Amino acid sequence: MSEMPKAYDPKAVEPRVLERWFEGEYFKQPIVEGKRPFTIAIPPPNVTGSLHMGHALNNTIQDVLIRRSRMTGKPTRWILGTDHAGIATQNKVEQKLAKEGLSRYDVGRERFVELCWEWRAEHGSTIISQLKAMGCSCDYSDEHFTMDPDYQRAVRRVFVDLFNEGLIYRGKRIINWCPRCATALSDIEVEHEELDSHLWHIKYPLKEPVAGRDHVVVATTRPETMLGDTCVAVHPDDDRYRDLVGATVVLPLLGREIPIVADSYVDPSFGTGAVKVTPAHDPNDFEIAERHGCEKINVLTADARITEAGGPYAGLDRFEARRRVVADLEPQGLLVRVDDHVHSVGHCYRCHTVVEPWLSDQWFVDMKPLAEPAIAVVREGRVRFSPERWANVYYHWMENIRDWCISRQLWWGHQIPVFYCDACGEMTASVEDLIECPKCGGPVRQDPDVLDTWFSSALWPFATLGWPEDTPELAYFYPTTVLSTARDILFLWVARMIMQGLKFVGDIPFSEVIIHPTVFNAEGKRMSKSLGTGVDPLDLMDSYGADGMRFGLMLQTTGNQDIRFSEEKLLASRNFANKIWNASRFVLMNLGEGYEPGPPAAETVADRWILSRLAALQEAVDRGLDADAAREAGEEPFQFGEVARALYDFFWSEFCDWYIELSKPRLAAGGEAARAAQRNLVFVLDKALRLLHPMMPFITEDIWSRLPLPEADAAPALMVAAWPTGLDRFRDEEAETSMRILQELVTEVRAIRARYAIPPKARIEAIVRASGADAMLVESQRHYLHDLAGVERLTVDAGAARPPHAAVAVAAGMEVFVPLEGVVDLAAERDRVARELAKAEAELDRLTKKLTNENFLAKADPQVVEKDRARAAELAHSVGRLAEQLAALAD
RNA sequence: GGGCGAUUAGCUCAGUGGGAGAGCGCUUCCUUCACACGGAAGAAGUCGCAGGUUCAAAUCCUGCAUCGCCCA
Repeated sequence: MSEMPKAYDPKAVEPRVLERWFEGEYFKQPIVEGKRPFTIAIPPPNVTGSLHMGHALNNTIQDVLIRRSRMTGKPTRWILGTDHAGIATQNKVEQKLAKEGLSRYDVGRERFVELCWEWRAEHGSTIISQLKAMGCSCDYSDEHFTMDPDYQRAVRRVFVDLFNEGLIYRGKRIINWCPRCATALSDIEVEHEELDSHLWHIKYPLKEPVAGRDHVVVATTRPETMLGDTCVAVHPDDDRYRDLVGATVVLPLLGREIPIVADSYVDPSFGTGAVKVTPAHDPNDFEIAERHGCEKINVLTADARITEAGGPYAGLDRFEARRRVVADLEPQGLLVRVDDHVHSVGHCYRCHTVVEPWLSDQWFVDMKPLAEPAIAVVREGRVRFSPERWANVYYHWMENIRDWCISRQLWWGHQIPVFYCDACGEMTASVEDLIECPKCGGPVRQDPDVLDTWFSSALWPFATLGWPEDTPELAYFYPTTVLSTARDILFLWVARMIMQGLKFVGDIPFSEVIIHPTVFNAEGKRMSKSLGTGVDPLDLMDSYGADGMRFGLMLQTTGNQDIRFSEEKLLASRNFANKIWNASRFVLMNLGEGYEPGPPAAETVADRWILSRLAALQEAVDRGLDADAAREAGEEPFQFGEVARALYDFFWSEFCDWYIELSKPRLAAGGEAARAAQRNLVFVLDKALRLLHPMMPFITEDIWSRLPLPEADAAPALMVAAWPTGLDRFRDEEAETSMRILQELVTEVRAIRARYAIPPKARIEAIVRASGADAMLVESQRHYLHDLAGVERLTVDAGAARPPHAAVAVAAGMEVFVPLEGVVDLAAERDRVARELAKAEAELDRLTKKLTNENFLAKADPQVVEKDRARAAELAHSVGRLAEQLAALAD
């Protein structure tokens, strides 16, 4: 056993611990029939990704659960892999090409997809190695990828089945189009943002005057879309426009004649009550046009320029077109008014470009039939959310679900397995590639679009287990146990996994969903690499160690509140690691040469107390990490912050500050007393390290390997050692009460020492006025006051009187007197206190005079008055305390 | 417009019906043979505001204010 350095050095320990874990192959646990497994499928990070704070938090949470489960002896599996991330990866490869002055069209689809694979081979393992550095105990021997051949077959199988059931269809709809990514997006991939803009009021002339009017005024937030207007709509009950319904207006700038229609969608209170209708560029306008049989004119190209339909504006960028349209309306007197207006603008969630509602042919999934059973399993409690309130958010979305646009105009991804026959017009979905039409034998071509990445991630919990094959893994590990994720992908991913799991495996994909807090920066803003507001977990691990980062995150993880990330908690955690290191170092250094491992022995009050506290800790950790234990106790499961605090407080404030301190004299005494102390120290340390292991795996593993344990407690590694159980036999309320009293007594005596500046090395006398059980306790445990408070002579007496020149304190209902004569130089101390008192009184007097002076109060800067008042209050307090001290000294 | 969350010590946050807490920061003392990434002691809060329920409210209810997020 090597010497332990004086300070914990994560950089020295972490690599050798990792090596030991990999050598032992502890990450993969075998299937044990008859035992209920514990499984987590990791939210697959993007292959393009590198570790950010969200990953750091989420994977710490998962590893904590996985490590604890593994130690309880359950077959435990953390399924690992990455997501092909269509848009993100394609963007990366396109950026790389752009540096060579090339676009994806220059290299062609086939070569481009090859380049994507090459990119993945080169960069795809970055995040995996970062997970290793964090200590995540995933099954690294079985890594998955959403574009693996098996996975591709699973995706195709799902598509084909849904297609054949009629749940996937193709249609011309208004979708969200990202002009930069050049692809459709689903509704929930659009982020809405309130922007300051304008409401333009535009005069549309009537072709023929009606009831003495020659125009209507429409209000719009998007004047450029008027190029695609095909009608004007008003509310049927709106008296202002009743006469105009059916009339014809002449569209300014283009001269197109379009009708005025009545539609109850129109809100008469918004703008002028008359709206221009652009069916190809607004989903609501699309529906109005459908109802009234109006034309749908597309005026935007895929890269958001005006089409030929826009006449003189053709070719202009959409924002330039807006300026030009407005500029051209004004001189014609058609721009009536421009109001300031805040409105919600959709942005691409990947690149933040303003998206366009755009009419195009896309593939959709009919969601209602899939959503219904997925709602039911949450209602029935088969899938549970933590915190529970997220279930309501889930219901709300699921009950108002809309069809899912799944086609993307990208090259990297799962190409839609639909084959078109130009000869007979047949459209066939097929798991295997088709060369000829199954109907007429003619040549076929595959749909060029790829599927939304989330379509494939929705299959993650079962596709990674071998579905659609009937693998033993699928049978054993599905449903998985826990899914931990951020709230922003509740709809994008979690809901869809539940739907697809139920549909294709016939069972829920997981029973517990943890929605963890979002990590914001210190200012409460979203962390973002592009804005430079992010913190790199690798830097944090470098400064605080992996354990320091993990534990610091756990300390901040509560159910209610997002994390406003501050490094202070990590600093505290690094210090905690050092404390663990040094306490362990102390224990090991004090075992001596001939130490023989053995069971603990609850001999003293302190022994009984620390063992009882240890038992309480184990229960608290179990309630915090085990959902069943929490629910049994009527608590919300997964209280990571509380577990971390319980561990911290136990180890630092109880084990180190009291138990270790109290063990020092016993160790020094040698013999039987020392041996009992040694065994108890080793026992408590062993169990504490086990309980700490899930959150701080590296340091605990390293220290634990140095502990001389009895045969029965041994294991090849802490990672696979037994989780503490059965400690409740140590529960001892009486010992806890006794210890509380003794601690209070010690603390009060120490306070007196500090108050009267009694030198640390000076031994003092103390008289405790106590009777009955209290007196017996203090009498029998008098050495605690000796060892921890420097009390040389202790008198316990029910009738004790306060001696002269004594400090007084009350602790646990008992009076404690500490004679000061001979300990401090009473005369000198009296002089010192008297001088301080006089000084304080004089200053207070001066301030009081000032503060009762009307002139001062009326004319001085209020801040100065306030400052003086505060100072006066402070001084009054000091005067009181000093007077008390002087009285005690003068008795 | 609807919903959710937050508001507690200088800062960051725990605490959910009966004694206001932690970490950091601050003050004083201590380099004692585990640890100065340490030890001991201490100062510091009318628990956002206003009502209500209760013997008792930071905690439950209602309203309001401010901030944040989600949905439309």
